[in-house]
Amino acid sequence: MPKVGMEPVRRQQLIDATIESVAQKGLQATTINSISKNAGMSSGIISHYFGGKQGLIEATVRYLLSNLKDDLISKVDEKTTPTQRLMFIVESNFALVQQRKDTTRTWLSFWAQSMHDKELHRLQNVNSKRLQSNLTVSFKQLMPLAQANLAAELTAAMIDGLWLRAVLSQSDENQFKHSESLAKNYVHSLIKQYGA
Amino acid sequence: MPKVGMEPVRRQQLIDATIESVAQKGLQATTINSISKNAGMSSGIISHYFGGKQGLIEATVRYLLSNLKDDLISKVDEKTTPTQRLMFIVESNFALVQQRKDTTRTWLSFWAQSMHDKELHRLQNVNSKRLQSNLTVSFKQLMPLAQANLAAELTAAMIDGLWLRAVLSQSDENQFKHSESLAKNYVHSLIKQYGA
DNA sequence: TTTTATTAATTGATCGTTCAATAAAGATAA
DNA sequence: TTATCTTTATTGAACGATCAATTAATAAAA
Repeated sequence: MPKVGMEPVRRQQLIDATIESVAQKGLQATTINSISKNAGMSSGIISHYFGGKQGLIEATVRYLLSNLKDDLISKVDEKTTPTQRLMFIVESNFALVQQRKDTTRTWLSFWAQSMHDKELHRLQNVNSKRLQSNLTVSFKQLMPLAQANLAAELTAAMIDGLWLRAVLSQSDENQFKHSESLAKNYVHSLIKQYGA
Repeated sequence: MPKVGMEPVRRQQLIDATIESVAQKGLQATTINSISKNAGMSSGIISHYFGGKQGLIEATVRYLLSNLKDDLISKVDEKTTPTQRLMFIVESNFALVQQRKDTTRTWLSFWAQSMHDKELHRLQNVNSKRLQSNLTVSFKQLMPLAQANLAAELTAAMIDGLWLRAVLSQSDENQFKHSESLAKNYVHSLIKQYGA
């Protein structure tokens, strides 16, 4: 069986299996066995590649975060207007839903856990700050600084709130699309309200 | 030790101890032992009064929900204006924080778990629907029906989003007060925007 | 004494981790 | 080419810890 250079392949397979298991059964019921079974491998391999369950959990969160980051980068170029960029930010935060339905539940599980896990809380903070910072950069090109900061704070809350309510009510894809559109309308109304 | 009529006392003590344990260590690490230790009792008493751990968890959520419900009822009377009532709704959803600091973390833990637990999901749905329904009733007195429904949906999302971000960033009481004030301002702006 | 309230010890299941064993692939040398 | 050695990849059983739940025993009130 053993081919050379399996490490990156196996690591990704185990991360995918972790997302799957947490989405299906929750973080609480996700065990080394449930993950390795989803991945079609033995339980021992998790410690071999990630040092333990905790290492795999954290690697999974980092993978989700970098996915979110790359998604926005791929959408923006030098010709993007500030308003367009704001719409892309909204889209990115709702996008992971469409490509992988099970990802959304996984996010919320990790967030809840982040209150009691130092490294997860650090990662969550990076993500939260980045959303607000991304929003502020674009709003600043459309309105004075004080208003831009406020608009970014409110937009971040609106995105997270709409997203949270959609996840918790176990919505289908149409509901997520509806929430995304509400968030975009809200950004437009903020620009109209404060825009110079 | 055994006095008669201890049941309601013990039940409440165990619910309080559950909130404390979940806030401190998370739902994942909360065990029959950690709860009974917090309550200063033995572990067997949980099965005696709640049938098991699951029963205690669900009773705790029901307690938090009814607390939230009663808080709003106590604030409103027949002389309350629609706008005042909207402010009270916002206050209620941020109020639990002040009286008991550890309650907020507990909420989020239960919400995350509700995705994988039928009864918890049912309870979460009741709460979510009630917030939106409470908001709609008051908005309807201030604007046309279609706008009132939209305003209620947006306000619910804004409240939850501001609350979630405050909880996750492990904010102090001042930050919660700041979020509460942002939510109130948002309600006022919706009334100004759509108000007849 | 009988009933109610509670404890403390125990049970069996399950958890994450560790580790010796193994299988296959490449490397080396004959 | 063939045989041997080394490395990499992987397994699954065993271990100790910990969990929720149960049970028998105990203490106090009625």
